[in-house]
Amino acid sequence: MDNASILGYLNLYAKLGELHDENPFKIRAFSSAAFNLKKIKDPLADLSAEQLLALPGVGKSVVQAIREITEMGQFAALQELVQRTPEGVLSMLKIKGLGPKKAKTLWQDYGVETVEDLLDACRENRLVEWSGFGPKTQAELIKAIEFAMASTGQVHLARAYPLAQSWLAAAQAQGGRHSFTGALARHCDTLEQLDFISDCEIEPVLKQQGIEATQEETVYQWVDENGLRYRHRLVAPDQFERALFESSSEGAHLSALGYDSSKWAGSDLATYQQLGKPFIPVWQREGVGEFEYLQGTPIAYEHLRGTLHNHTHYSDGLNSLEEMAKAAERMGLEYFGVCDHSKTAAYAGGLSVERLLQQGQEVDRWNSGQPKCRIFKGIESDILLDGSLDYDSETLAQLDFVVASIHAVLKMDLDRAMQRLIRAIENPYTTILGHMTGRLLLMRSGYPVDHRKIIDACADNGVAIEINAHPYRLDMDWRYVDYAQKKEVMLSINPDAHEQSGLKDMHWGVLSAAKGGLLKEFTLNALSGAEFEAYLEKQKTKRP
DNA sequence: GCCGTTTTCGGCCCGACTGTTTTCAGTCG
Repeated sequence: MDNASILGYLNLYAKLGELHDENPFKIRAFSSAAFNLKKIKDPLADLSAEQLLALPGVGKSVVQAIREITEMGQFAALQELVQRTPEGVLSMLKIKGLGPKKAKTLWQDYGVETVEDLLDACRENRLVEWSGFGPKTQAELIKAIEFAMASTGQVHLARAYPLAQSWLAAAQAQGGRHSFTGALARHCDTLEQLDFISDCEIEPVLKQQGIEATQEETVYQWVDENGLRYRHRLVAPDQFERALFESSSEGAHLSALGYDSSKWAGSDLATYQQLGKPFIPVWQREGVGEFEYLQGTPIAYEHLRGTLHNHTHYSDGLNSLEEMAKAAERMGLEYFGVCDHSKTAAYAGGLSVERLLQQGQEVDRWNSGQPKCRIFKGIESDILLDGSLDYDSETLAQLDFVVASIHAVLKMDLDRAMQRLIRAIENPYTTILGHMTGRLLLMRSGYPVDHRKIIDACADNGVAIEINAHPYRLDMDWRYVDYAQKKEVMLSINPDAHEQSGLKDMHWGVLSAAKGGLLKEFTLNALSGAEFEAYLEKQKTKRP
């Protein structure tokens, strides 16, 4: 079992403990143990009891709990609390803005036992009558619950993709033609189901994999052990290419192309030619203006020469600066941008000015060794409430570049969010605007922004925009990539890596960016090390 | 429950924001 799952159990225990009036110090002990263990990169499951005990915040009860979790997939004390909690109350705890205290009040004082009950109470304006709740909370809860309900049954592309690939490989192993189709083929960032198409029987593969599928005419459907829905359609061999083309494209794309089944020209390339339109790769076939995308060299993973926006154990990363830089070096990258959290981000171990300077010295030592992968000094500076950055100019001036991001107080209306962001963009030290909306796909919608106005401001101020490549973020959204590059704004595919393996998230960023039509010419981290250095030099001329 | 002495019990405790209160509790990054 991976560390994140183990910590999930410890945190759940703390939450349920609060719900059931356990000793508050015991609760804090478990949640602070979980907090401290986030920093541990070795698999907890492999550590001995002695090694675990030596870790900060870990005593014998926590060791016992970790032992039980890794050996049995649960621990008795938690199970006991879970059994005493209605299932709907457990779901309520996952709603943003609802913690154990409020959940307890709702459940025990007002008899709310399911998320549906809670939504009804909010919609019927009953929540405002209850002590401790008011109109704002009621409105926020409605939004949060509706968002959660719209997200249920969906899955992030990064989670689905490897599973889809392994199913596809199993099908391909028996011969015939098989492909992804639907939203999966279009690399959509979240999926409701995984679609496949084949030109031959797949019954033997289903048997061999022990999959029990329902069959309706030529369509097989099943749900795997992770809850992912598969839909696999069979077509005649002479229909395969056309069926693949039609099922993988959004209707809006086919309309914009002027396509109907009678226009099929034997291959997708020939069809575009016959209809007098430029060829559009399958992942862009959304019908959102892709025929007008700027032309050039479509971005590919191989084009990336560096990685910006990465964390180390100076703040909340799991690896040292050296380990991260070496990992980037092994990936064949020419440069590595270190961007730990800034001082306001106390929860993430944000860097004091002293720590930042200390990190700078470590960077200088690394760079003086003529490394294959050079480190650029950066910071992920919090954008404070008023839109200012987190350090004074003197400190910022010592850095090569600055990624400016909002991390706290995400509850803002459009005006407030825009003012805050634009002030940060206008700061002469801002190099890249980080995760523009603060969204977490399927988990949190983020604050509202007017994308085009933000892009315009970035164009006016020579600020690049991040495409945060973490599969939960993919923020800025791919739908605004083409507008940005038409405004000559550079886009940076940033992994926001918190450990070595996180650097590979750039793959997801590339898929998302390519979906939006990003060109190599407008990709900041496709610049060579020398070009990037020159870019930063030019940036520095806007500083006072 | 954990930790570290004040050295085996007694204290532990993010901080800012928000929404609800009428002086503060709950939540979150």
